[in-house]
Amino acid sequence: MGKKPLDLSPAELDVLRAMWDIGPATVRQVLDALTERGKDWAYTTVLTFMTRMEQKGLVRSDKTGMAYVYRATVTRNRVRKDRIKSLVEELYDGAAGPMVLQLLKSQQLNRDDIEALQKLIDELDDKAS
Amino acid sequence: MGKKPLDLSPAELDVLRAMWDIGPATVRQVLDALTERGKDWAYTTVLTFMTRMEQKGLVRSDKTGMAYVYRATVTRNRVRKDRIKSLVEELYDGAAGPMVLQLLKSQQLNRDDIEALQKLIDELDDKAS
DNA sequence: CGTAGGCTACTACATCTGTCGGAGGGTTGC
DNA sequence: GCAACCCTCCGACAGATGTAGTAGCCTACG
Repeated sequence: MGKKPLDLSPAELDVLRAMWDIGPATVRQVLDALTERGKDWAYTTVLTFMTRMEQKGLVRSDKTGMAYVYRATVTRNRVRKDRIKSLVEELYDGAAGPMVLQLLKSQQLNRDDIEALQKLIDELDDKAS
Repeated sequence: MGKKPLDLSPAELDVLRAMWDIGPATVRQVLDALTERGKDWAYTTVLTFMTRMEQKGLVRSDKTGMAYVYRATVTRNRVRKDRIKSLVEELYDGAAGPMVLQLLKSQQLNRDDIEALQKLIDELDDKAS
């Protein structure tokens, strides 16, 4: 069951982030989305990433019209979990508790966050009883 | 006061982790520590990392005896914050709240963790009032 | 002293990553 | 039908990373 850890370079993550937002898209559409986000890449640069990412299985493509349409095969959530997991393992010796505490201290949460959190805590608390 | 983001490769992080545990050490001592942790590196490999890391300012060295003694110049906590920050920015659009929730859900916390958490929440709650 | 063993310096080299440029093939508007 | 585009393929190239080997210098032991 343990999916292998994702192999995602920083630039590839940028591409994925754009794709998660815009959905299935052609290279040009991804490029445009990236350009809007301040990345100043050449068309072929994005194309290269797409190709490499397809080899890695991070995206899938099918040619339905003029151009290939790419879609991400890994979800944002998958990447989130993956990153959190390595962070906890590598820097907190696998102990999530301390990490949560640090997160809470170093980042500012708004009232809603705190409420949601409180609710979740209560649930956890029940279950742990 | 925004320190620049750390430039730390995975292998360099492994080295740092060992160094945080054993404190100031020679290349050989670091190698030994790493070997114990399952890394099967050659002496010169570690030496290379040390040299590169010194250039990057991640460690500092001084020759006090036979061999150079290296010490980390970045703390574990610094790296933790750094990683958390990019994780929140890159995968949660800067919103720490949702990340905390996911962390809580996906990792299992023990009773003590929950208690500490509850306490912190209460404090935050007060402050936010 | 000479030799074995530890230390650093230098060099090397395959990969991976970030960035394209150009060639070659369809499409299309004039 | 041709110039202007868009698309994909292939190749390239520099810099970062992982991983060492080798050579030369010291030193400590026998």
